[in-house]
Amino acid sequence: MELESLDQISNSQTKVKNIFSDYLKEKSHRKTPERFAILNEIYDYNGHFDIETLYVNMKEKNYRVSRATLYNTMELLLDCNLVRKHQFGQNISLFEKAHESRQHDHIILQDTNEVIEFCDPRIQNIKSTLENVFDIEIDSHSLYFYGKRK
Amino acid sequence: MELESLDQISNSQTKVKNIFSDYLKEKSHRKTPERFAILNEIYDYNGHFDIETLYVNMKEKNYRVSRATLYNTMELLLDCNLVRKHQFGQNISLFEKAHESRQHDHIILQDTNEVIEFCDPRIQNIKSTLENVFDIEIDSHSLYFYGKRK
DNA sequence: CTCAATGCAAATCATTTGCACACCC
DNA sequence: GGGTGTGCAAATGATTTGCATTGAG
Repeated sequence: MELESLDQISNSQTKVKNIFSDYLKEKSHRKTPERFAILNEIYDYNGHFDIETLYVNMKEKNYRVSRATLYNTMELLLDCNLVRKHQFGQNISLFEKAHESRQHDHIILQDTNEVIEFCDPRIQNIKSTLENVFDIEIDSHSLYFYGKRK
Repeated sequence: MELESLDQISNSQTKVKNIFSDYLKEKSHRKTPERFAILNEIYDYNGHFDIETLYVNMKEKNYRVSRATLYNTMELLLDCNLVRKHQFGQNISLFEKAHESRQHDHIILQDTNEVIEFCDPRIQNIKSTLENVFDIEIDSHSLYFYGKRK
């Protein structure tokens, strides 16, 4: 905790914690220990995860939260953009931490279920065009390509 | 059935029916009346629909098919590209007929739930780039923009 | 005739909900 | 203290599954 080498990590975790804290205050939601424990667990985890994985991981660390609380808290974290949610197929909701990670989209290789992340600036161009053509304001998108290795 | 003015419609329906018929033969699946009744109902319908709507619509026309059969048949129609499936949120699967309709993507206006369809060739460009960069073959994509009227 | 397809009802499974209790503000 | 947040268990609702029956090939 007090080591120099951990500074970056702790700083990042602290920053994220503050964002959540500010968000909760602004929305007049309570700052419960469960909510921050969940945030920590998510930011310690790399890659995509589902609710069940999060539930099991926390239980193994002897921090018990109910699934109901997990679902509730994910809503809050999505709302303040600390987490992104992906719909990989019918009943597969996966999440990932979102703070300061580059905006990216996904390619799903269906034979292996491998997921590739990519960034393409042309998507922003399409977005701008649509906003002008239809006179609307776009605040998010979801883009998936499905394919396979050659 | 025999009227000149219906030629276009009947031709289109016939063509679609043949595609499905050929597909079923190739895959050694049986040509049941239920399957063609479902295909007809879908191609008579304009816009997006869910399984329940399809079920109710057919029941009202006194053609009873079980939900199980609807789900099974949708799989076949998806497989032979006569139908497209959209995942508008967690538990909202919507379908639409696909034959000879232009490939398009969707903008969802979240205040009104209005859906705008659009085509943008740049998506094909992105697709090509990804295929080259990652040495993969992409066979489909799903793209949604979420926003609101200004 | 035979086996795939159908209908029905029960099973599944992620997510939501109702309610009693706990604890943040 | 009061009311939001939590945990638990039951409810929900779309989809799937098991099984007896039907009918396409």
